[in-house]
Amino acid sequence: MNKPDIDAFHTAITARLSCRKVRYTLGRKAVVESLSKSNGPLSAAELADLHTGTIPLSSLYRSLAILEDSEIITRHFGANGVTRYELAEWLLGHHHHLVCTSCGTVEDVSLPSSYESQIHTLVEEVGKLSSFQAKNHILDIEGICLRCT
Amino acid sequence: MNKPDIDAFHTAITARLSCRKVRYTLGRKAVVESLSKSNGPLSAAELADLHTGTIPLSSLYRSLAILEDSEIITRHFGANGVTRYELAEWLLGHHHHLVCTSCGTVEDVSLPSSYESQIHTLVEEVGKLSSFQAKNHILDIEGICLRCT
DNA sequence: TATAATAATGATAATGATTATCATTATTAT
DNA sequence: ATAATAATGATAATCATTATCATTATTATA
Repeated sequence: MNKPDIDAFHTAITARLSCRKVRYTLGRKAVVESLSKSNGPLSAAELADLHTGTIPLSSLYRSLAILEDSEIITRHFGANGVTRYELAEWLLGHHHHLVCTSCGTVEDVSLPSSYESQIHTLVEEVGKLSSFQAKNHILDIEGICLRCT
Repeated sequence: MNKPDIDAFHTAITARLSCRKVRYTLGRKAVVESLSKSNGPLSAAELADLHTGTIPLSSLYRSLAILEDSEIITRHFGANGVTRYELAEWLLGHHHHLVCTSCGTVEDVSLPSSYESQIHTLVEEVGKLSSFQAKNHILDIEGICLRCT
């Protein structure tokens, strides 16, 4: 995954939130920064750890709910049953996840666009075959990450 | 998805469980039957509904835990945050899920093997590129099901 | 600049899904 | 038969998440 431009994120997010009378407070900025620095989605517990003493849990959860409402972040319900949060695709780009079944960490991967278009057409076809209006796909790859090998 | 042979399941499951000194009781059989009749994974709540009065929640959850331990069923953490249970791949075969974002139901789909092998090689390649030992992949397709159109 | 209106905070309580406990009952093995 | 083992079901405990609400901060208006 290519490194994101946090300032650009802040600008875009500020714009989006101000339309909705939602304030981009320090706590919310802190959440966004943690998510943009991370190379994978983070759980509420992990975010809380990153901000111990500064963001109480209740505020953290509320910030997450509001940022999700405003479509700044999305929730990802991981292969291991942990709910994790990540920046929305319009900020981070479409990507998939490498889920380590040993340590439980989740890392983002962008597929080469040839692969991505393969998946896309495949998903379309499956939708047709099953008379299902496919809108989106979620591909998680489970395995063992480098550190756990 | 092709219809499964419940009797064959029972035989295979009986064998597997007896090795482990785990009994294949009526309650557990009932869970397996519901799962094999369903054309998609079911949540604990849905299973409880299917057996109201006959299986108390505590027993249901324990049965699910034990069947998972014995690798008869697996949990699927769906795109909508609901935990659902399904027969393990060695019984049901490898498949994917159509998740309706409108009504929340989840339906199984087996991909044509050409598609499946495309995904397989693609996943292998991505693993190599990211120095990640890919073991399994989970492809969920989100969209609108036939009944919700 | 005051002041009213609106939104955010943080402590705490409530919820809901799941897990643990434990006495009772059923099943298997000696 | 009887001892050993496992399953049941009612109940309580846990854990993540959500709701409540009084307080505080921010924005908008006079």
